[in-house]
Amino acid sequence: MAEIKSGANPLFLREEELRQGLELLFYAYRDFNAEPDAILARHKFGRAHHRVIYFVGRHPSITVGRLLSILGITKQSLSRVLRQLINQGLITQRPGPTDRRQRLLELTPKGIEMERQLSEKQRVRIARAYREAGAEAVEGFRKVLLGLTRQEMPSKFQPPGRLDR
Amino acid sequence: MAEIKSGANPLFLREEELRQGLELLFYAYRDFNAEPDAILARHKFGRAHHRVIYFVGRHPSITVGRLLSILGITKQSLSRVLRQLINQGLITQRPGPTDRRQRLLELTPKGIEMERQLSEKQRVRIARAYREAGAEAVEGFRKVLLGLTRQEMPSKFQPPGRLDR
DNA sequence: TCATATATGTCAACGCGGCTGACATAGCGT
DNA sequence: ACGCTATGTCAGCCGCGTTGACATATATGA
Repeated sequence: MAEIKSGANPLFLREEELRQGLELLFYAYRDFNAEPDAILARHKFGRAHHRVIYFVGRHPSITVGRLLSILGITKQSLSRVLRQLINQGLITQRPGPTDRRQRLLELTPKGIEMERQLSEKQRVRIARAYREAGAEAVEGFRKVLLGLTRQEMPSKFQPPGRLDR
Repeated sequence: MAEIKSGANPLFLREEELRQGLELLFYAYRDFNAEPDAILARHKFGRAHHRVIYFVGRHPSITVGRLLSILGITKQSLSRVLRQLINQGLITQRPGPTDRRQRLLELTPKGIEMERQLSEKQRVRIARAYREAGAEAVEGFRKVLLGLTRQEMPSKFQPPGRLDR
């Protein structure tokens, strides 16, 4: 009888293992965003703003269309938060040099500062987790996450353009 | 000059590494929920329903209060989705045997079937990622996620917020 | 040059799922 | 009998997704 738990039923163990992964991801993601959320709330922003700030900081001069495809939301949704960020002076737009229909997005100094504050919390958290787990574990972490991420969705291979649905 | 990229500036590399982790987590979490989301949508449910179904399945006879504390949301929020799940016949309640104020939650057969459908997608996905990455990588994955998760911040007061997105 | 396609923006309406606050009820324990 | 607890409910607010329709400037190809 003890075998059922101890190994005679590998399917059961496997199931448990998978569920653990599931829950780990759930809790980690949640805790991981708790600190930035608190900062954002003080500025009357939400996670949507955080993501925009992050990716604009990550890819300076990004176009609106490219940002949309990264975020995977509609232009109407983006428009709302983007407008607020621009009004608050965190992001600026300028016409694309070759294609003047484009609006290239940039963080202002104020935006850069905000980005730093927000991601600092997360960087510290990740850094600690990395340090505690060790280099090898980090490699595994990345491998598994990558495996969870990229794959299939045959129709998902859109050329960078035509981002609206 | 090449040193700047190749290692003379370990802070830069570290920063990159951390950002990668950040983004990996973001994309993995998103893609990881895409398939269940599609199923849920067909039943007019959302992620909140998924989480309730999942945790009731995971902890049969769970009390409402315990579920609330796991989910980290208010009773009013839970109430809405729980009511729907009960009305749709996926979850049943019964009074606690010793404390009759409690409502113990259970998945119905229909609820179990739904749980299976939903988590199957994610289990398959995790299983594939695990298999491709190897046992050692899985160990690292878990270690790092755990490090990201349980870790208190000085003020211990984290505003409960949205779990998704 | 003119027609069409693209990049972006905007208005309006809706849905989900968080939140707070107030109040209700049943049952537990002293 | 009383207060505390477990749970439920009503009402309203907000962030941030969605769809659909339409507007404008610019690019581009026939």
